[in-house]
Amino acid sequence: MGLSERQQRMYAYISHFTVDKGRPPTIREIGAHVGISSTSVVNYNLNVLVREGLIAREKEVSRGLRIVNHTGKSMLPGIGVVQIPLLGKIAAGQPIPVPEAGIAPPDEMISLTRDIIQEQEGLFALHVKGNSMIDALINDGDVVVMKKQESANNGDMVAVWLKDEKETTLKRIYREPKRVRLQPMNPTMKPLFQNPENVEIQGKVLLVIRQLQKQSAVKI
Amino acid sequence: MGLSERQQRMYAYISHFTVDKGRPPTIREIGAHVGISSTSVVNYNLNVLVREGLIAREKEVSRGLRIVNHTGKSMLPGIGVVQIPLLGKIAAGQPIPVPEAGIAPPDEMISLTRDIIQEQEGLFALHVKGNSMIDALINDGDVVVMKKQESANNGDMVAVWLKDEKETTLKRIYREPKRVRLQPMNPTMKPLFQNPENVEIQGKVLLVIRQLQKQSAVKI
DNA sequence: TTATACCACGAACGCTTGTTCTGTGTCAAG
DNA sequence: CTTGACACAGAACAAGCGTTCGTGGTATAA
Repeated sequence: MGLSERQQRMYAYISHFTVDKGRPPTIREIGAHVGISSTSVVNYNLNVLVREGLIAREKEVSRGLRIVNHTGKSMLPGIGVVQIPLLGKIAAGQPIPVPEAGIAPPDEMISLTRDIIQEQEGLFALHVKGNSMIDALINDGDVVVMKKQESANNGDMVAVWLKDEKETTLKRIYREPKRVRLQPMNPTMKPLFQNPENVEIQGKVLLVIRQLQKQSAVKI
Repeated sequence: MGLSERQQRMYAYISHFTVDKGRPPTIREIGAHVGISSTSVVNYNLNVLVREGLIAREKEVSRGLRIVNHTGKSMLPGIGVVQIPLLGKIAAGQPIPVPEAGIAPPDEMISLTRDIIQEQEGLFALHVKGNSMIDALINDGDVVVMKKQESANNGDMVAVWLKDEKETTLKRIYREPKRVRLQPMNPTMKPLFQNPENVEIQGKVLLVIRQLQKQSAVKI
């Protein structure tokens, strides 16, 4: 079942208006733009758009419209974007910079969509420096997005500070009797066993991003 | 001039609400959340936020709020969001699904910000299936974003189909006299040399995304 | 013809929501 | 002490806004 030309214009207008103004339009605003004098007609066609799965409506709420895709997820660019502070670098030989709860103004923010990162609180991002985390399948230049926390679930990928070794490492963590097993991401590599007193969890790794577009050179 | 704790909570609430619901909150919704019974007090504090340059208001418009940055530009509706079709899986033993220029309706779209991906044309995304690309530092479950192309620059990370081996692999590619060098991402691994006739470039890898949030289990 | 969707118009109702006005209490400057 | 800026509460008004109801025109099928 297709859309009428009028319904298509309504949909386009809702999209543009929402992105442009930062809020959805009202029924009367839609009507004025597509040339409908009656609010009930707009209402009628909006319900058609809902039936087609293009928008969602909230009842009895002003501007209670939103653009959705067929899975019901909010789709409009900009709605599901999270800003994460890029705090600095992470390297094997030094503690990672953790976010000061307060007002440390980050040099840089990185925007990520909700498609990629679900959580929002306590997130920060770090550039990986050096090749020391190859065993975690993490390379020089990668960006890791972490959540600050001092504990973790078994199997979580965490950044730990090994006190004796004075070293940061990224591993999956498993609590075992009297010891902690630090399992490299690379399944071909052997786990590392540590005394629980020696490991200090810095945060949980939620996301690894690798961009491969910094080369120039010749066509082959 | 700083913000009061109440004003900070108002600002945070407006941000979260707008992102979450796709529309800004009303004055009364703000008041209810931060514990202000009077709409005039909310109005008063909103004007403070305007004076501080954190939000912009439109007069006599319902939900006429928006988060702005200090340049006055709307900040939440990030302009730079790219939608990329998630076409399927990539595995060692089979050719990768390439996007039909036409109408192949993608099951799923993935939204990425311009912070992460700069290009826009000819992009598609694939789920990595299996552990065969560990040597490219790519794991089971990762998502790779590729650009469809048949040629590549030296040093590009490409997906190649090895005809004789009937195998897909992700490597950095270098043209050398009479042969092609396929260099694993992992610097500890040896390169692979191939006859140019045997390699068929499927596309260039621009981005690798790894999400690590699919485990449950016990607190340690 | 009648029936039945489908699409449209106008009007009215009532809750929603931004705005404004009056009043109160606090605190530092004069 | 007085003054004025600041922060807040409560109430009332008017416009904004979603909803509903009655009506009518135009197709297509029975």
